[in-house]
Amino acid sequence: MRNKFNAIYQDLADKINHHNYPVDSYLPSETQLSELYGTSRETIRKALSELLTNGFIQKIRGKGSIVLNLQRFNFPVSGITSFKELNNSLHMNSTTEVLCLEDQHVPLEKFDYQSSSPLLATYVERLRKTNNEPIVLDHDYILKSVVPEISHKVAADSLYDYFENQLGLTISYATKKITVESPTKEEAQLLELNEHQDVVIVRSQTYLEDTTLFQFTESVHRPDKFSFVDFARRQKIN
Amino acid sequence: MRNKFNAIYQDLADKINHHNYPVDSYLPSETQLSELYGTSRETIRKALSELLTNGFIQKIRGKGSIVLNLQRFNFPVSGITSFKELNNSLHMNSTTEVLCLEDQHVPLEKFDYQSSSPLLATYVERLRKTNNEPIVLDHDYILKSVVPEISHKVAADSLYDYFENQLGLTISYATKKITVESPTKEEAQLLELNEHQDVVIVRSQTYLEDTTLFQFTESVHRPDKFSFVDFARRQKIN
DNA sequence: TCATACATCCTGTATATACATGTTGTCAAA
DNA sequence: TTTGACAACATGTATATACAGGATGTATGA
Repeated sequence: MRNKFNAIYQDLADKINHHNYPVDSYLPSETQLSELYGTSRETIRKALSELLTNGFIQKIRGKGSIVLNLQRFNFPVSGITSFKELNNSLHMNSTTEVLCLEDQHVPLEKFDYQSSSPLLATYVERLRKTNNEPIVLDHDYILKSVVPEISHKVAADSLYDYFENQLGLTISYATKKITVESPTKEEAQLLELNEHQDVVIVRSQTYLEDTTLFQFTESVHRPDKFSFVDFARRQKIN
Repeated sequence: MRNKFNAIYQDLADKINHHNYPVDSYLPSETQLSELYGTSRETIRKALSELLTNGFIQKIRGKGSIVLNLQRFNFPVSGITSFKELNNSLHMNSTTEVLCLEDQHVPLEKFDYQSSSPLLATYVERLRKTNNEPIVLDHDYILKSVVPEISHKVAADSLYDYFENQLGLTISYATKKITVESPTKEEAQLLELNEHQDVVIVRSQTYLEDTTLFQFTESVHRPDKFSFVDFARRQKIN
């Protein structure tokens, strides 16, 4: 928000989402936009470049930037987004139940992670429901070396809000891996699954701005409630 | 490849993959790189910006660009990449078996796609195996309005190679949706699954450079062979 | 009538410059 | 020994300019 081109990106993205710029229509040209926002064409181009990579528009040389019809209304495993943010932004009726909050070592083998020494972490187990149906069971391991203490209140509310707005940590990127596996008995029971029904597991490692690893997460999804929407651009392999 | 910054991106990406620039080390500074490649700093910055969004590096203000340890060795549902390209790049022992090749209308309801008129397409059904194990069953619908004819030879080899190198089409972007569902009897049999075992279904729509929709694909994955690896950067929701 | 040529839009690429701001090490003063 | 000021160097942001090249409509000429 502090940058010009970021502000312009947000403004354009909002206007596209609110259909001020309708699907299949062209945005104003880069020079027109630069006059509209009172800035240079390069700044506009940085904003448009963001819109391009995020699937809002397609640029066509010699013609202009056309608004795409992206239906991104599902659970975005793609980005790094907290459950609370999603809940607010989609106006869903969701709850979070904290099942466990204690110190544990990170089960490194589950995450295919190599480490010479054991990693001490705060373990948080949370069950997420929308409309009283269990959707996701989250196992979070937050490294004590970065965040020494987590209260029950914070775990019940939003970890990300606590990290970013209270502690001033800047979450930067994450690697994720999605697989389909058999649930444990506890998981099957909590998610109210039939026997022999598989679950979708999303395991992720989250890093800060300075490349410090600080969180491991294992999200266990009900298979019938799991949906993952992605936007991808063509990239050749050599 | 034709662009300077793209060539520089490729060169740096290759050097990172071959550990010429080791993980956790810093790349040369932007000014050093601009001298190395005999270009301006802005051009270098475009290349580095690509590396950043693709998870090769993390830029740290005041310090430099650090090489990340990305393990991207799994099936990238993330990008748009053909099975043959993957097979070649990972040196896997894979085969493709064409089960069906005929004209059909696209089953629009499966793809949640609205259209006033039915879409005529070439339907290709292919079974992909690696090491003689069935991995994926692909149902492709290629619109006749864009590609009138597809030979059996092309279907057995590589559709993407045919589209891009023979027909001169430029594939640009795609939307994908991943869900877990029950297989049809035919799918269960072809993928050699036990009964009551779910499959992972990736449904995608692929578009050309000029935003023309030209392909629907439904990939049915064996759940135990399915793995999806992703890299994501933090982006706040408003 | 039809095709060619041109002007005029558009985006794509490349370079140069300036200043802002974060990181680090040095060196002198307290 | 510690602190603080500062220089050197890193990336981040913003602007300006130039030319290349695709898309499109118009005017000219055969």
